[in-house]
Amino acid sequence: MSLAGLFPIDKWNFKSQSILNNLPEDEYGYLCSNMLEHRYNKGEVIFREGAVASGIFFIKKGKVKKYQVDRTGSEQIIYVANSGELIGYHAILAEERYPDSAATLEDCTIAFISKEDFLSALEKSTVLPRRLLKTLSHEFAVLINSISIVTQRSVKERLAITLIVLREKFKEGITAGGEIMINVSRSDLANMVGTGEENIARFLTEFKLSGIISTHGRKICITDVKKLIGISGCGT
Amino acid sequence: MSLAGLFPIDKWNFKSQSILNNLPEDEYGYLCSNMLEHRYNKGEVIFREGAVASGIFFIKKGKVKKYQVDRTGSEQIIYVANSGELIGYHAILAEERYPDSAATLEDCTIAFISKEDFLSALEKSTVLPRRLLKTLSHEFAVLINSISIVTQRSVKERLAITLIVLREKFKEGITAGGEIMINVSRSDLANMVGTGEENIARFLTEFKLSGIISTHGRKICITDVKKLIGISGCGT
DNA sequence: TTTAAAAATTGCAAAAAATCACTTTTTATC
DNA sequence: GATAAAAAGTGATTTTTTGCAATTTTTAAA
Repeated sequence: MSLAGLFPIDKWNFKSQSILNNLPEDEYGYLCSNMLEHRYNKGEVIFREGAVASGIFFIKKGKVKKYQVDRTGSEQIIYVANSGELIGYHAILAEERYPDSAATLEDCTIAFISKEDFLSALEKSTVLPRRLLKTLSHEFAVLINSISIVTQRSVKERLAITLIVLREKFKEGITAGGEIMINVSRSDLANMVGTGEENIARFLTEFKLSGIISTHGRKICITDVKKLIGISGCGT
Repeated sequence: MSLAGLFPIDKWNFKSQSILNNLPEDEYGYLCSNMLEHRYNKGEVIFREGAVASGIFFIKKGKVKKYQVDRTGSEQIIYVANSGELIGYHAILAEERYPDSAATLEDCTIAFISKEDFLSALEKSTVLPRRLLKTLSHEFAVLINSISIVTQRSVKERLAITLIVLREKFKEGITAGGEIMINVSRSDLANMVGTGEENIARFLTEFKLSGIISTHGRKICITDVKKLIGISGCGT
């Protein structure tokens, strides 16, 4: 079941932004030779909001949540980055500290590129600046969309949207016809939607009774995407 | 009364981003010679969300709101751009349609630069790409902050934050010691905070009774910034 | 200055969301 | 498989926010 034509895909960062993909051979090689690969366990923090930015991270395997922590200690998850994506570069380019924190949602393999190597690659490259400008501008549009959603839509609608987006993130690597399982904790889900765990549980129960989703332990499977799009209020 | 040290200024686009300021002489000249200046009355739409992006706009005089319109027709104002700022370039760089609409908040003078001229300047320039990357990355951090605020803070806190930010936007051109008057309609204010006009009126009355603001017709003057920072919950 | 239209304010009722306390289910470990 | 700990789910209550209707104030035009 494809979302094309049913849901405004462009407004969401569904697909990994391929900043490093198909770079000229030598530029890609230069970056690769300066990468420091590291394995992270589920739940490990990659960098923290407010820390001096030491470099950027390339997610080779796994999913990463980007979030901010508020006064009360609760998280607001802004984005879920998938394998193939680059994170942490905003801080380097803005010459500021990391604006958000990043932590793994599952076991990950992540490569580190130091600030110096990244900036040096940027300077040498013929395509990297233009590609970063494009990606950043697209991310800007996605964030604007998120702000509108969060102010103008109910918790139920936001949960529906979040599930639709997450389904795409968890699609990767599934064989055709296989069930897509969304595997995030209720707490993370609540922090993506911007509400409490209790509300999430309540609405998930409602969705389950309406035959829109099924749960298998903690995992969620969307069985009726069209109905969920209807609830989301984003249908096109 | 300065906010430095009292309020996390870095997280908000307080100052006009000076993308075009202090460009190398020839590059600035090239852009200027290709600018088409136009006067807009208060309330005029500059471009609409979803329109094919024809170029970028340089605000020479006045303030501009950037917003999205939802299903019900209500606006969500994402950002208030001040004179000196450039708008509309995200769409060009992302190679997409305008992600939001722009309309003037007061009488404005705005110069248009066509897509072709902007991209051509970008290609020729030595500093423009790097400067745009910096600005975009900073804007990204600001938007992330906005999302956290909007999900984790009450309407009252958000109104307080909005007033503090607007005060800085309206500071420009005020002689030292002069009163800073925030001059936006209750409707626009509601659309910035993400609530209804009625709530705005209610909390403004409360602020007035607490001696935090005074109103002069439609205009708002903040008389006790420190108290307002306290209410905002953003105090540092 | 007068006056009509638009904008802002206020009170009240309804709806949505958050919070707390408690139960049940799931997960991870032995 | 048993078991303890963690996570998820449920119900009741309170708080926040919304939405409507009516009134007052402000603005802009004659």
